[in-house]
Amino acid sequence: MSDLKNFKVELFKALSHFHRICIIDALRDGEKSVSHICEILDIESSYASQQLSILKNKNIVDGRKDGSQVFYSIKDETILSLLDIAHSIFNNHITDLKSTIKEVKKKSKKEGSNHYD
Amino acid sequence: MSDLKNFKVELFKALSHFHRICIIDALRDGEKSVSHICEILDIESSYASQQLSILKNKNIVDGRKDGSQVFYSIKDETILSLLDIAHSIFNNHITDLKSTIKEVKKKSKKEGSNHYD
DNA sequence: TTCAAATATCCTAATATCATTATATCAATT
DNA sequence: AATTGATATAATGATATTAGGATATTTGAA
Repeated sequence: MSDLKNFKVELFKALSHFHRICIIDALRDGEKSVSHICEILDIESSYASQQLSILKNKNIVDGRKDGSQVFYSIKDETILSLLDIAHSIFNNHITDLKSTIKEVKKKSKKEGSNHYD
Repeated sequence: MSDLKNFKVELFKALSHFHRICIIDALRDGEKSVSHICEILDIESSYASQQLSILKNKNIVDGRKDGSQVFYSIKDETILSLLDIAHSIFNNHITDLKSTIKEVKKKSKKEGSNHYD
């Protein structure tokens, strides 16, 4: 069914935002209050609330109210492995790039001197 | 550094689109031509080209030209595990939902009949 | 060389998202 | 009950994305 695909769309959409990724990373080592998150990311609280509510609607984080503060935490830790795999894909690209550069250098050496020398 | 985070943003953005996910899934069992992809997904070729070029720019797929046709394939299979993990997160949500329903039913039984009976 | 098929690019209106500002709610304190 | 601090919501203009149509390019066949 396409319910699953639409779920994936919404999930990846939630993750395709700089500050939302920052928030998730900030919550890796446990729950944090909104104001603490604001402090770490250097953003306004209204803006943080907005992004947190998006993450909450997608079931990525959970909010625990304590007095006037709200402490957010990762709801399903599996989300973190998405970020980790994205990291390893990034590394793959870097090594691909490096080996491409090596190839080019090798080739230019073989072909002798050129206008870059 | 935030290069990594921006990479993640772009990667997830590429994945947060229904037809792009369909394309990736369609390529799981090997390369396919643009027209074949169009046939499977029931979309216009210009639209398919557009989405394929987005996936190509993000290094998710690769295009091999053969005559007048272009065969696309998954470039880094690690991408597939992102979709697979998203699938398992979906399953987690489903089971969470089911157990919540169970809880509610249990509770309402305990509390006796109500206006829903 | 002309034609048709396959793919890509360009352009555009509709829609969605982003990030800021203003305002509202809620809880603790005086 | 008035004030303050913490968080949430609403409203907004700026910007980005979407999906479709029109057009261009490339290739193989006639």
